[in-house]
Amino acid sequence: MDPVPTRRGNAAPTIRDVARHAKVGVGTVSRVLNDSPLVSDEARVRVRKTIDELGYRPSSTARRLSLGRTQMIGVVAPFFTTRSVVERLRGVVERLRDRGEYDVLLFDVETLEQRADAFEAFAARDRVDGLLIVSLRPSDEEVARMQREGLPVVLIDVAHRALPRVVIDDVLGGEIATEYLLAKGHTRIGFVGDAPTPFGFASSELRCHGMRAALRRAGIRPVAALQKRGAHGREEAIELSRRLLAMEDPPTAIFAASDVQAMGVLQAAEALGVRVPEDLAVIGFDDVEEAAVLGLTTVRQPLRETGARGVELLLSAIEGREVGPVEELASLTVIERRTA
Amino acid sequence: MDPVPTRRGNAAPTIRDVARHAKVGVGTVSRVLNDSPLVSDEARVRVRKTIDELGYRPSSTARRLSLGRTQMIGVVAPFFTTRSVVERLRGVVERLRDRGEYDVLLFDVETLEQRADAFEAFAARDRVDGLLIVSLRPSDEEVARMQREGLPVVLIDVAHRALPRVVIDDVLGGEIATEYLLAKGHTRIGFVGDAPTPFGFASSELRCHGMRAALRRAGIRPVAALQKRGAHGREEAIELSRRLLAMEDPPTAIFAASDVQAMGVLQAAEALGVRVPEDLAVIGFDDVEEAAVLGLTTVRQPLRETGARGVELLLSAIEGREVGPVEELASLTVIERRTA
DNA sequence: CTCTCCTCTGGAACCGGTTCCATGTTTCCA
DNA sequence: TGGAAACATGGAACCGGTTCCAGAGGAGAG
Repeated sequence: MDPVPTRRGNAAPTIRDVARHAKVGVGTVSRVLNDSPLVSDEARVRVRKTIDELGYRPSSTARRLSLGRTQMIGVVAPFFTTRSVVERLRGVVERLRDRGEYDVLLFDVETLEQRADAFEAFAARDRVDGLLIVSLRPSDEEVARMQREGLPVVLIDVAHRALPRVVIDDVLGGEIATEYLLAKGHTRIGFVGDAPTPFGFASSELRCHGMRAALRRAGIRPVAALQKRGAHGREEAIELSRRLLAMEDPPTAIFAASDVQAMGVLQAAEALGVRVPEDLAVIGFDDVEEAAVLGLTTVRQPLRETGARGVELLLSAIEGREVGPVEELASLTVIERRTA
Repeated sequence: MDPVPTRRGNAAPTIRDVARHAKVGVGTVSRVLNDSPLVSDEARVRVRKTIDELGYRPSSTARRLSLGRTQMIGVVAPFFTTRSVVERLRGVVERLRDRGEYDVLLFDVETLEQRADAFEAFAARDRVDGLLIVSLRPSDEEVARMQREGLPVVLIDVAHRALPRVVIDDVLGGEIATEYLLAKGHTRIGFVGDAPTPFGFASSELRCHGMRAALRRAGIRPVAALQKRGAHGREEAIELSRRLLAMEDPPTAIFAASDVQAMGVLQAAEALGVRVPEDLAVIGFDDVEEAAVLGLTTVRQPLRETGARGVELLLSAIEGREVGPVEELASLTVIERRTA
């Protein structure tokens, strides 16, 4: 018989197989795997050799169970509803890769039901070491539960007073856009934004609020009829814009709550033969990549950076450094291009 | 003393804690958790109640270790280099959500080094139950290794003879685009595509090959000088287009290997005052969402569907249904808009 | 009344790592 | 030469599930 009993069948080798073949204890193999200095060179070499020979790969699941950490962070977001979310995700992924160590578990949320599922699933204590929530506001109850379970959570593009978050001042953003248009001499300014959704995205409404504030400050009374809201998306924005442009006394400028919607405005203008910027000035929000192609004037928010910053806050929390429910504000600037 | 010893400290309750409190064995608790019929109603109720009282959540890591499955699939892709990848990912995520059960572990690859890391990481037997590789060609060695480790793999938008894959016929795509332009009367047709990269993306070159074939078939000799290649991206495409348009005898039509590059062509044309489509016809490839906004004529490939289909093949492979190294071809059609 | 058969149950063994403890071996100094 | 300190090592116990096996109890058949 073989003095070193071979593994039965062709199951993947385990740390014990390695130990047996290398004639050392499992502890030594584990120490070699983890680069512990407490191993003689001789043993280290023998173990390494055996690992290669057997084609051994440690089981990350077993490691996770033993360590009590998953080395994964969850990202919950409505990925495909908004272009800007993809850009934020990019910041998240890049920063996380720089740090090494953590993998990204993706949870896309497009419906209310999925939303509940996602939070439910992640609340499960040990699936991820931390959670990044983008553009979705968790309920007080959900927050309480995550805190009870000791799950570190950071929000991006959405606020909750009990959680650390990276956001922008949407009201200010609306003001900035409006002031830009006012400075260009416009006084009749339309708005195309999101209708309220059960998700409670609030950005669009806050931006509109900022617009109204800026108008009032300039002595102009906001006109409700000039403010149109619909589902988020280019197609819907086209329709809303058509209605604005078909008015008896149409606006000379439109502030769109997002670049995607601004694209809809541009498309509607083109379809109706309205020249931009001569007959209609258009300003968007976000500065996604296509904005440059289209020459869209827009309010830039640093999407990628907010993703990256969210990761940093989350890793701090995971690694035990205290992170209170701080709010970080990202900066906003108007990028002037050809549409306004 | 308490007849039922309480857990020490405030560690999360385990299945044994539940068993103790409910005065049943761990086996019964496990059976309740997994909806086994082999449990009396009385025991089931008692266990459920205890679970609620203790706020017990099963550890998915422990479950994974015990089951030998991770219930996760890995997706390796160069996410942010190409708009089309995001759209494919969308198909992947949506289909996977329909099926429930599996989570998505994301691996973004933007550099060669990351590429090696990603395959290395995933080759680790137990991290994921299956792997979806998008737009990245694994080497023979990498493929051999994954097969040795028994990891199911499906490719999307890239081919390898040993693996199941969902692709398009890029040569045919090039032919279709070219024939469309030929039918419009163009004979001097330029090309803007990707320079060869160490990743070995081959689509662009194959599409160019299709173009040349179509030209020859129409009795036109392809002109190398009209075929420009550069890094993938809008900016680079602008530069390439500038050079094409600055030629003594510029092309009257340009076929861009992707919509992103077609956008660059449009931008260059606008900058140089070249009218589209009067002076220059432009056709792209992919039909990403922005193509509609820009009115870009393009060759549509069903991006989302290929992602979804890839998931189906992968799940079949994971669940043990034999999936040979089949090749599935997605359909291609020209979407006529305003640029050609 | 006994013998099956079926339902339900408890708990040990297992999945594959990490860690800690007890023990052995060297080294070095008094 | 004795003994402490430092290093190296093997292996049991542990992480928290699942599963299998043996056995208890009850119902039904002969």
